[in-house]
Amino acid sequence: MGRITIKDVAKEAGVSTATVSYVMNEKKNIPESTREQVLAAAEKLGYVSNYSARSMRLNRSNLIGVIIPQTEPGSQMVFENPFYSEILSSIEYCARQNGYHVIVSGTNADENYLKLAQQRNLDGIIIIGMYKEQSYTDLRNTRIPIVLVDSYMDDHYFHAIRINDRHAGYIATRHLIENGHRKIAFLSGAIKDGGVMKLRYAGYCDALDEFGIPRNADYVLTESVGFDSGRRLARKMADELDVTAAFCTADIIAIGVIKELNEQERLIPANYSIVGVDNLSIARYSIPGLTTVGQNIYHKGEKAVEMILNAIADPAAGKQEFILPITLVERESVRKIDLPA
Amino acid sequence: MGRITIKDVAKEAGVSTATVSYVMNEKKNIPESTREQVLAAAEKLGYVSNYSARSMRLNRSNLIGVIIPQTEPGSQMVFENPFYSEILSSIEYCARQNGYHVIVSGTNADENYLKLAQQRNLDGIIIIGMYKEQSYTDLRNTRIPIVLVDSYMDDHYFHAIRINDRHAGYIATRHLIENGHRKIAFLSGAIKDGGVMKLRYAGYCDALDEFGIPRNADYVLTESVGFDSGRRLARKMADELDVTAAFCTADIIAIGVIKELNEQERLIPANYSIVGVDNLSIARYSIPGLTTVGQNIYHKGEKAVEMILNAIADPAAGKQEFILPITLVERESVRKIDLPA
DNA sequence: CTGAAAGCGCTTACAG
DNA sequence: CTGAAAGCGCTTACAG
Repeated sequence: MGRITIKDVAKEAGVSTATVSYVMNEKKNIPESTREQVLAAAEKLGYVSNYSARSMRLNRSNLIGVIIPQTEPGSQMVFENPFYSEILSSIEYCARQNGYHVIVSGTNADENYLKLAQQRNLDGIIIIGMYKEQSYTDLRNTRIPIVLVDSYMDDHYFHAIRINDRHAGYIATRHLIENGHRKIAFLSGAIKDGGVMKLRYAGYCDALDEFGIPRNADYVLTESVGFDSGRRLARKMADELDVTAAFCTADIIAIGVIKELNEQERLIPANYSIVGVDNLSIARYSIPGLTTVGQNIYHKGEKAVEMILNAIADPAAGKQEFILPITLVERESVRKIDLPA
Repeated sequence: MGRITIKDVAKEAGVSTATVSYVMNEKKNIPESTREQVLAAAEKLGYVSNYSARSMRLNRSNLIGVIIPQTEPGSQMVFENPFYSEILSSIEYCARQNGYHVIVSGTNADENYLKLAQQRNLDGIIIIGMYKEQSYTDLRNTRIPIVLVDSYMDDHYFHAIRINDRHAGYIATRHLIENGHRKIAFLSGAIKDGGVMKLRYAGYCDALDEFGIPRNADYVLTESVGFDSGRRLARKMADELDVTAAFCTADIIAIGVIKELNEQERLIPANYSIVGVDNLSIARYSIPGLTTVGQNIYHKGEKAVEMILNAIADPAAGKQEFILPITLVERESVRKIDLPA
């Protein structure tokens, strides 16, 4: 049988391939009668356009690349943090609604990805998370529009969408303080310059300062972002620290913390109050339900797609930046305690 | 600047484009000296091959489509069950290791997908879950190799990978029985002909029968597969049934059940023992840890890729089928109770 | 309004 | 061993 091409349709409709192409792309003023003939022929033959050919001709692939950090290189753990699958789901859906398809990749945004981007002639790239500096400069050189999600790469070339991470740290910590807590641990992934965690830490400090609570360096514990890190962090907190609450900078950490404390028969929120960030589904599944600083992940993905589409449509337009609103989602992991006299 | 093509490399190396192509594809006996010249030129210019052109010429895209069921049409809830993100992660990784890229789609496997498959000239498709009959016949007509994951579509054309679902139901239920339970609820997604749930139900019956425990139709409660379904199922079970244990046919249901029971202050495993199926990450996160029938999801994705690659390499070869081993993963959600006298 | 033709970047059968 | 050339399926400037 072989593929049905524009040529077959042209023959069937008794017109030239040019006319078929015009009809398919709704170009020019093709009279209704011709139009209908072509459409009927296409329908009859089951014609579907070949994107490879189209892509080659137009130098545009209708393909968006999405990069998700690979926790452990060479491992399958791409989606250990459910945040990634939630946002990917939303990106895929919104892209499809706009006639784009999505190529996901768990690669680091390294030389390899550069290759993929060029091989596939990607129209745009959405990068989730932070990578090494070098990756960005390489990618920038491709001139492909790029939207950064949750990154503080400070380069005018990249469009960016994120939350106000400092504020997230602030409202989480303030919530704990308002519930009477004074000794609050900060459990986090690594605090890196220009990283999200550093800002959440700044917000944590803001809240402490505002209420005149002295900072205590011992209360700041860092690891990577993950469930098992959360468990280790909790162990350390329980063993070494004299705190009544913990602000965890990611829900997945908080979930690990809750699990570990539970195994040590320390109750949440009776013994420790916990607040997370992200409002993942697991925050709702958790027992007790996890109080967390919520962002609308669906909206985040949607907005990322909108931005990349804008950038593709008008590459010369300026940098787009969007700060997603956040709100505290109260569940059951925080207890009100008596204020110390 | 524009794209660097094979032409540019040819000029730089002082050879024809044919020679460049031969070198790139490791064809023919190109003498080492020529080979090095070409490679040096390609390196110098930063040449990357254009897959659109390649694809058109070879009628092969190096693209694998992955279809994941969309829970609610038109919604973002593609990945509500973390099973999907876990297997996708593994598929993407293995495909990439073999020089393929992955286009994910949350579409139903419908006419729309047919279009995508043809537009993109997909080399193979991996379909996860069950869809309406019609979808399969359409897709089969494309002659694109297809691997079905967790489907009992009984058609010689499709390759298939799954677990022994009946056995899964059996070992989960037997585990409960061996721990002294006699009144065991069956909490599940819809039981459909040819569906996974029907077989898990058969396995549940097998275990009951083997131990001479009468079946009780009232103990069989069905809903869809999801967290909130799990909650509703648990409510119904607690209100209407006199059971000591529940076999949940998916971890995500079990997690909902545990959450709901906990809110009703019924303890797991003190009041109810629970077993799930899948061994998702959340089974480990859960409090108490969820005892479940585990499958190696990473391995499942890896095998699916291996099968699709075989099928692409040799489309004439026969149907491949693979049954993934399963094991009971014991955690803390099952209590041993005294056998009734 | 419509068609012939060039060209996007590749690969490969063929000729030398 | 190497190159000229055809052709994969499209789109579009150009001519009529």
